[in-house]
Amino acid sequence: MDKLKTFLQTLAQITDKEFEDSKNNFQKVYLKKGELLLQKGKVCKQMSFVNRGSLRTFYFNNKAEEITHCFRTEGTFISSYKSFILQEPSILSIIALEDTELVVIDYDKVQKLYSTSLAWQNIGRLLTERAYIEMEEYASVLNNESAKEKYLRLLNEQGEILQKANVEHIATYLGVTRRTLSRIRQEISMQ
Amino acid sequence: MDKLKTFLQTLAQITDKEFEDSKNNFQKVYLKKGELLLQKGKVCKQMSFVNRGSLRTFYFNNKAEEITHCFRTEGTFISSYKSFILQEPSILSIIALEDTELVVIDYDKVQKLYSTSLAWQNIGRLLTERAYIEMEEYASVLNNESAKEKYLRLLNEQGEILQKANVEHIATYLGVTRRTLSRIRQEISMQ
DNA sequence: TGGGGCATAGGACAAATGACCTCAAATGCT
DNA sequence: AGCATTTGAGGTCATTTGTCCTATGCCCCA
Repeated sequence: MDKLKTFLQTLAQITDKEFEDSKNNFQKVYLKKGELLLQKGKVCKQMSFVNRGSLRTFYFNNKAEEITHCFRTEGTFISSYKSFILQEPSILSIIALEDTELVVIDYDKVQKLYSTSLAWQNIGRLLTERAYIEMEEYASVLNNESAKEKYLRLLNEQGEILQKANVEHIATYLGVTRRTLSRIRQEISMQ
Repeated sequence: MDKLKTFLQTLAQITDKEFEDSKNNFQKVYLKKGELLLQKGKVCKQMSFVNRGSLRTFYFNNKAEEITHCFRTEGTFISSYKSFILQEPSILSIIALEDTELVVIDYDKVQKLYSTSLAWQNIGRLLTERAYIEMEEYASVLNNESAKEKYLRLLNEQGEILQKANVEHIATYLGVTRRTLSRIRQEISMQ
């Protein structure tokens, strides 16, 4: 739980005591590579902090193609955010890219913390704000950058993902085809 | 203020009294067509509810091209969210597409409401959650849909904007060039 | 009312990307 | 180890989109 505590204390003013008092709301979950944390169609009832490992969220677009929505690594929160927020069936599935250790809290317990603690309400808002900013940046990248620029950005910002995810995952995350990604990689290797 | 009250009460549990008590934190602002609500480089110190009219946010990408980031119409909140959240200089500028009437609250007053009222803290989180979901959908559209599909979606979801914004605004919002937008419109008119 | 300035439509060609495919290498499974 | 299956690289051609440019219409104002 230490990583989580450090993460939260960097994010907001939460005392050791406040954290210890709410600690029993969290539980550890272990996933093997390829295991699903959430299956599409189910309501996302959990918010998870990645202690170790990495995950990928994906969905199927209206052409029934599997699209990678995001990658998550150590020290970040993951959930099917929209489903979690609205408590409606999830479009996204979440899968472990490797053996992964999570610290998980249930929706009901989050709501309980929100309603009883200003500190946790604050954390909830700050986490949402962060998620928003990240998504805004992602949209801006999708809107402005060429396939090559997007690839180089991913390499730079989440380079370790390139070792863990396959070409299909990366291509759909960047919004290009495998063929285009292959061309980009060739171009880069020739420089 | 009535529209704002209705909007907030649809969003969260806030009593008439709670609203009345915090009403003096809001002020009305009027913009003429073409006037800036926020200029890039300045910290966004306000969150605004659009009572009447419409606005456009834009930024300059790394090729110094002006890119439309979003359109806002009556009954929604607008701000340079990232700048507002982090209280750092804004990348975005906000401009009125037509004569516009806003109900505005300052950052400091928002923070005061957050720290003293669970109801407002709740509203803050819910608004952020909504903004997140909208941004996630925008990213998904940018990643998955063809130029034509994106145009038809805009037409369907914010059709009134097509009358108020010019071709350049719409094209950069959709992430295509004017030429492509022109082709799309031709295609549609021929069907 | 006539001309400057601006916005939009669209022609022509170039560049980027997608669709479809094959082959070789890597991986997993028994 | 040996076989089946998956994965990634890249060839080829089609399609989409971008770049650059011109023509036309519209608006505003002197």
